[in-house]
Amino acid sequence: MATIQDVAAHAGVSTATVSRVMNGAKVSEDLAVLVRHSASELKFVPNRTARSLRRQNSEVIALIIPDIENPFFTSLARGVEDRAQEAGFSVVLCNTDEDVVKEERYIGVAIAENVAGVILAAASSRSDLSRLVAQRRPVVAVDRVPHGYDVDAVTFSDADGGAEAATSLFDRGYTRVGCITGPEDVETARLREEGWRRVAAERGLEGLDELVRFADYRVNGGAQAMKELLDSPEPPDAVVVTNNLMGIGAVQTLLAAGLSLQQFGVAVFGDFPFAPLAPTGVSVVHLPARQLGVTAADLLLKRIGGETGPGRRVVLKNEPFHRE
Amino acid sequence: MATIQDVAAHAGVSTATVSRVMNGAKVSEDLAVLVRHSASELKFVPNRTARSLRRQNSEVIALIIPDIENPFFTSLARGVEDRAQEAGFSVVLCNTDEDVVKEERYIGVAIAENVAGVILAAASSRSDLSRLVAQRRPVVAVDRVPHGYDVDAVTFSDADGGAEAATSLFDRGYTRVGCITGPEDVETARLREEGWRRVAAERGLEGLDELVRFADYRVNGGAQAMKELLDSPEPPDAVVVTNNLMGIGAVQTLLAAGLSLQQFGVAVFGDFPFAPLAPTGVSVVHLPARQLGVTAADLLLKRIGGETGPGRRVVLKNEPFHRE
DNA sequence: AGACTGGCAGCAATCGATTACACCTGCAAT
DNA sequence: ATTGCAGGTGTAATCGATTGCTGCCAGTCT
Repeated sequence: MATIQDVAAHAGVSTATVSRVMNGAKVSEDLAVLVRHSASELKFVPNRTARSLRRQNSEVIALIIPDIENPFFTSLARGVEDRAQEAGFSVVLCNTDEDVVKEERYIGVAIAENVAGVILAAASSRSDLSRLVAQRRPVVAVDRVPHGYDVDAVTFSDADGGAEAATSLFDRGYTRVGCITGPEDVETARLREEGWRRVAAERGLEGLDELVRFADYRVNGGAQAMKELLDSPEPPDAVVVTNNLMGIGAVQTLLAAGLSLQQFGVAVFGDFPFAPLAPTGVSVVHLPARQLGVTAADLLLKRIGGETGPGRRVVLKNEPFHRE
Repeated sequence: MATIQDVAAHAGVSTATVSRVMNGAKVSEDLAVLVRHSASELKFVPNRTARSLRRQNSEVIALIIPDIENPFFTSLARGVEDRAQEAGFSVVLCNTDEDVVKEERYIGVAIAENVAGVILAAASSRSDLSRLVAQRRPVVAVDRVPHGYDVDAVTFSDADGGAEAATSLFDRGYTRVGCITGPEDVETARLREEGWRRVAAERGLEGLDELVRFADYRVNGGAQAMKELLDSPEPPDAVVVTNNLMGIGAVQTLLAAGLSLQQFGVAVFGDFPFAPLAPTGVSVVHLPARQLGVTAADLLLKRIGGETGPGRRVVLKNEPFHRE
């Protein structure tokens, strides 16, 4: 592999000059031409490791997400990637599997690799950002925001979404609306449930705790929770499900139990993946995941560009609608 | 950020000793204890950039895939990641968007970043691996293998799969079986179509070219191709679709046209994502994507470990079945 | 003519960890 | 007592690119 030394020797100049040519600093045009010629002659590719060591940064953004198999997060990733790409950054995707330990490890890797910044969809509201913050490394929290840190964040209006989802079900005539939500220590799960709870209470529903199930944001968890609700003494006649995968599980259970989506109402957060094949008759709180990624990348790039100041929080509105 | 110098000073030893402790070389136990204590005291994390520069390698594997929003590739990624994780490697995911230019760029990044190895699902059979090969950097091709390079490869038995898919449709009683396949320069697309073509010819079908459509391996492409086939002078009564996303598009078009999956037979490569909601009555050639990833990672890790020799080719069998 | 300025190029330090080599100590063999 | 050896530690070179500082030269000003 050709190094900057080789190029310098080949062109008969110093390494400093080569470096300046490669980085657009002031160099007389004739030398620049000479250097560029030598560089392409030798197929010179600057070694990023060396550059990163010297400059104490890199052109890589780490994107840490809890579940790479959830289309919500892959859309998010696309958004981040597209924006980062435009700005000349590469994106490293890390999958934590909703596991705080893996997350911790990936944060360590990000630091040790000197990434330019981190976009994190936290595995838990107690995720530990202290090392990143202590390093003053740009961080943007997305979707879920760990407590106690002053970092930029982009989220949805989760509580409102939960309320709207519940409202849409009541308005469609269901009277006993339950809720299947995610792990108790995940912020989106808590907030969305809170929204549902508020509306359910307003509508005079009692014994709300009997109507809630906490699951794991995955298909099987949703299916299981739905089973439990159906088998409970006073089962609901409709349910708010706080993420897409659990929604699939819940619908699966319902259909398997011989219920139609008219008999039993379902409102779900996040689009069903591959909508063309999705069942009809489900209320969907549309979450613009890609937009979330784009926004987060914008924020992060600004910070990387040197912007300072306290953490900003952007809340994206989610739009509920009823799919026919 | 604490460096090895800080730790050395704090422990009253040389940096060499600290390095040796961190890397398990020979150091007396008492000094080792001292060093470990200082290291944790100062929260020392070895800088991977510096290590990588010095050692001329890193603990990162690059996984380059054409479409991060295709569940097939995210499963693959999971397989790679799980295995890499076990071996202490991190996985960097790069999305080429089926674009040879983006792919080229990511290969450049991989080289410049000194990754330990690359797993590549090529955007095209003409993808350029020469830089990787010239560097003697470990490479494993998955799913799709660019022509003309002697590298390890893991693929499916695509032609056989195509034949089996076609056979299953004929055996179910359909007589005019068409094919919707991917871009002409993608190997899997060509081979699967070839398998279909062989069987279709055996069954006495003529004018096969009228029954084939080349699309882009995406949902809309599949839908469009299906429309074209339905509108053709002599439309087929069944179709082999060579990837999962196009399968969704095709089914969508069929249902929209008022056809049932009994009237019009469909066989598809790769599982419908989120099977619980998938339509029934489709023949599926099951592709063990995760297994593909695990196998590729194994091969790559062996190469990284120093194994030499000519490229090996592993062909995973795919199992067709009919979903009821 | 002499002083000064600005533009450009090169030298060498630097980033942080690894490691070849030198060196030291203590102990055993001669 | 001297030599040899082994195990452990330190010194300093090294990886490749970036960049602060210095120096040179030509052109301008007085």
